[in-house]
Amino acid sequence: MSSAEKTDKREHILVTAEELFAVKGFDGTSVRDIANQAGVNLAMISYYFGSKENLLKELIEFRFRSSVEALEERSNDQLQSPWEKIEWIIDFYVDRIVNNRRFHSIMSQEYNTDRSQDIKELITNIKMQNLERVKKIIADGQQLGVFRQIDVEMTLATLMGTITQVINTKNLYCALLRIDKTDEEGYRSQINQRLKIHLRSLFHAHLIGK
Amino acid sequence: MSSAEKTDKREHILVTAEELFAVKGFDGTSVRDIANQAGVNLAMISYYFGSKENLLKELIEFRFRSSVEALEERSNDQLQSPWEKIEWIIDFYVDRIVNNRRFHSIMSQEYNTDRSQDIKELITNIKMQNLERVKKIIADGQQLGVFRQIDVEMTLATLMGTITQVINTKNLYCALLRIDKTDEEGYRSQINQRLKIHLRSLFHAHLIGK
DNA sequence: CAAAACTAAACAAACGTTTAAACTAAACAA
DNA sequence: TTGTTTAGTTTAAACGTTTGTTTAGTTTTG
Repeated sequence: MSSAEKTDKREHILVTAEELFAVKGFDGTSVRDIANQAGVNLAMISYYFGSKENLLKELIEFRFRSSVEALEERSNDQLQSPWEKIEWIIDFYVDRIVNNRRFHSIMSQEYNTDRSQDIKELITNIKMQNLERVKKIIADGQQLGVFRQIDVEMTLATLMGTITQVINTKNLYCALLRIDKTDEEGYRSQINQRLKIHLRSLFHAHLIGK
Repeated sequence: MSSAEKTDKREHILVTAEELFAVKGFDGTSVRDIANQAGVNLAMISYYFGSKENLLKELIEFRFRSSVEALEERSNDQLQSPWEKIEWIIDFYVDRIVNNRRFHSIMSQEYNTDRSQDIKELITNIKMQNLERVKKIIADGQQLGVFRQIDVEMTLATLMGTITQVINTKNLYCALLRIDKTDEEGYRSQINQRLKIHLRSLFHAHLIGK
């Protein structure tokens, strides 16, 4: 078996586990569930990942890695105004969370759980980086006199919380917005667009005013 | 044993289970965990609640019942302006979610899980009621010409999402706002105040403008 | 042929739940 | 005041499953 196919098999198990964790939770998903859904032998999960908990760790590292790659791909040249930077941040987070909504649901579930300290620290570091990035943009805008004085920490909670809320209550918003539950792609694009329009308008009023 | 003491014991088990579910999740908490933490015999949980899943259902009904009572206690006379009603709504949801943050964490975790259909419908109904209440207030304000045209569904996601975000990433916000993690009461009051101030300012800019 | 990949079967531990017996306290009759 | 009855609690032990993981052996691959 080639190296590429081996990696594919690992990734296939990771993605399958991700789907199940998102719907049933980590503790609600058995190793046998994952093996059956992925169509691999039960023992292969221990063979590849050592343990169920280590599978979760590798999933987190896998998604964080591709998330950093996505960040590096996007051009974010420093030639924009503070408001353009906020628009860029909104688009970036909406795209990232909506496109990785299964993984994001897992993170929402697992962050409060006292599973392992290093997983928690990993997530905290990412969140802190997010905060510092937004904090700097808002501080710059305030120094230039284009942004008002606002509560930066709570504003970040609004940004992340609004997106997370829509993602984590999918059933509700499918009913509200009259989207077919089974139409994953339609849901994704509709949610994506409405979130961006709403957040831009909200943050413009909040930061700049009329 | 008196009827009051019997109720106390049931409630004691419910509240203990609530704490554990919030931290470890429903599937991450064993019936033995609950029995040990509550200081009761293992079999008492089956004796009182029949099953673990039924314990969760009774917990949900218990909290929803006291939540409805809290709503009825608050005077909400119809003599206010649309903006005063929004301020009332903000205060109400912040108080309710912050005061019942453990239960709210459980609801966040369990809503996505495909555990039982009637639990999901119960929560969906509550959320729909919330939405309709806010929708009506905003529609009234728009008809009076004091509120702008905004995306009502997304605005509700912002209200609930902001509060939920702060509650569900407690560790992060304790670090950010320099609150002692073990000081539950201090955390609660600080979060409560900052959320209200932020949301009032945010929604004022969003709905009314400068 | 040696290393890697894969499998069916088995492992001990933990799980939710049930059992049958013991205990408690109030109700009743003598 | 007695002893007995009754229904509601409480208990330790056991039930049959399911859990995550390992074993020992087979197949596949370079």
